[in-house]
Amino acid sequence: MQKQRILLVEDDPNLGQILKEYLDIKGFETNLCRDGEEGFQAFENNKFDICILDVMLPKKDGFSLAREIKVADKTTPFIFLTAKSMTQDTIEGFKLGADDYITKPFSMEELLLRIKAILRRSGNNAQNKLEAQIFKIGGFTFDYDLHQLTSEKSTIKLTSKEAELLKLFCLNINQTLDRSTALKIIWRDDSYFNARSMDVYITKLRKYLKEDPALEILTVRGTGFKLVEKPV
Amino acid sequence: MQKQRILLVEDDPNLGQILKEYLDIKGFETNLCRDGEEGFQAFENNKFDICILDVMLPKKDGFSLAREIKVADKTTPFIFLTAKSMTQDTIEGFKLGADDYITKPFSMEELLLRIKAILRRSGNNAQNKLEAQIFKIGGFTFDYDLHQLTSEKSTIKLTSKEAELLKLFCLNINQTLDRSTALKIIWRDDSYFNARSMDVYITKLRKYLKEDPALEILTVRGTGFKLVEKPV
DNA sequence: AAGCAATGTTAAACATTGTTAAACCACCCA
DNA sequence: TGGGTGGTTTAACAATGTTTAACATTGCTT
Repeated sequence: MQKQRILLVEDDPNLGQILKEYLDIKGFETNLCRDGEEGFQAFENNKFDICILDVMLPKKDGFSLAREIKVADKTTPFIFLTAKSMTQDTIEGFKLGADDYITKPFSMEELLLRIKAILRRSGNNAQNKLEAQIFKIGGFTFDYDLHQLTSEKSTIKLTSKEAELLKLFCLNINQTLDRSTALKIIWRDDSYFNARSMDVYITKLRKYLKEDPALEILTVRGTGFKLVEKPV
Repeated sequence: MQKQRILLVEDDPNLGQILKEYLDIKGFETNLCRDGEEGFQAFENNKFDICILDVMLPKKDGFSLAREIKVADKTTPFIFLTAKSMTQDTIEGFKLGADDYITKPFSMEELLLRIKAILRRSGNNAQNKLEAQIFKIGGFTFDYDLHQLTSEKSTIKLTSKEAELLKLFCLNINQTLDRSTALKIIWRDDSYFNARSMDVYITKLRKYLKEDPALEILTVRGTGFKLVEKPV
C-alpha cells in the first residue's frame, strides 16, 4: 500500500519537527510547513490524505487556510490543533468545518489515533468511505459502525460509548491504552469523574468479552488498560 | 549468534571509554564516537542494533543526531543519556522520540539492563515487537505481558510491580541484581522508602517461587539479590 | 557478646480500580 | 406537555495493589 500523505502546518519548529518525526515513524509521509502560505502552496503542488493545521499561524491562520483548501478539494479531511486558551465558542466554530480538533497540549498517541480514525472513515476514495470498520478479536466480530459485537452464540448491541472504547482497544490490541489518552479521545476531557465513568465502561466491556476466555482487559495500574488476545 | 552492534556517542573520553569496555566485555561490539558528526558518519558506514547517545555533544547534539539517524533508518532504537539538571519537560520531549532514556549518573548495569530490554522487545525486525516475553524458570513459565506465572499445578496472576521485578530477575538469572539498579528501573528512583517497598516485593516473589525448590532468591547483603536456578 | 546496619515479615494505611445501583439527561412519542 | 426509554454519569461501597510503619531477624564489626 502507498504511504498516506499528511500536510502538517505548525509554526513552532520544535513541536513541528517532533510531530513530523513521530508521524513518519508511524508510516506516514509528512510534509511540514511553517506558515499558512507555505501550507497552501504545498497543498496546490501535492495530494494529501489529511491536513493537520495549527490554528494560530503566521501569515495565514489555520482556519483561513482550511477554507481555501476546502475550495480546492472538498474531500480532504482536517484536524485543527487548538490552544487551551481558546473559548468554547471558538472551538465550536472550528468544529463545524473540521473533521476533528485536538487541544494543546496533547499526546502524540492521541493525535495518531484521531488521524487513523479519520482516515478510516473518510479515506481518499469513495470505497473507503463505505468500508466498514470491522474488527476480529478472539471469537468475536466487532462492527464499529453498527455497534455490534457478534460471537457464535449471539449478537450484542453496544452503546456508542461502549463501541468507541472497544474500538480504541481494537486499534491498540495487546498494547497499553493510556487512561488519559482514552479519556481525551472519547470523553474529550481528562477529569476525575470522567475517569470513573470510564471505569464503569471497562466493567461493561469485560462483561461482554467474558464469553471468550482468550480475551482479557488487563489493568495497568496507574497507567491504563490493555486488551490482550491470548494464544490458545 | 552474531554480536550485536552498539553505536555509542559520548564526548567525555573517560566515561566513553569505560562504557565501551564494559559493553564489549558484555558481548557487544561497540563503536565509540566523540561527537555528533562522527556519530552520523559511523552510522552511515555501519549497521547498528541500538544507538546510545549523549544529549550534550559537541558539533551536533544527541537529539539532532537521532533525528538524522531516524531518517536513514526508522527502526533503530535509541537510548539517550540525559543530565540530571534537565527539566522534566525536556525529558518528556526526549521520551517521545526515544525508546528509553537514562539520567546521569547511572550504573553500567542499569544501562545494560535497559539495552537488553530494548533489544528484546524491539529487536531488528518489526515482528519482534509483537513477540511475547515469555520466560521459563525452573518449573514455571512466566508470561510478562499477561502477568502470569504458571506451574504444573496452577497459574498465579501477578501485579504489575511483581511482574516487573520478576522480569528483571529473569533477564539476570543467576546474576546479582543491584538493589539500586532495580529501583531505578522499576521505581525510577532510588530512595529509602522505595527500597523498603522492594523488600516487600522480594518477600512476595519468594512466596510464589517457593513451590519449586530449584529456584531461590538469594540476598547479596549490601548489594542486592540474585535469582538462582539450581541444577536438579 | 553488644551494638549497629541491613534485610525479612507482617499488617495497617493509603490509593486506585471494580461494581452496582440510583440519579440524571436527552430524546421520542402520544 | 408529560411520561416513557435508553444511555450516561454520579455516588457509594467493595476489592485490590502499593507504600509505609513497626517490629523481628540476620549478619557483620568491634
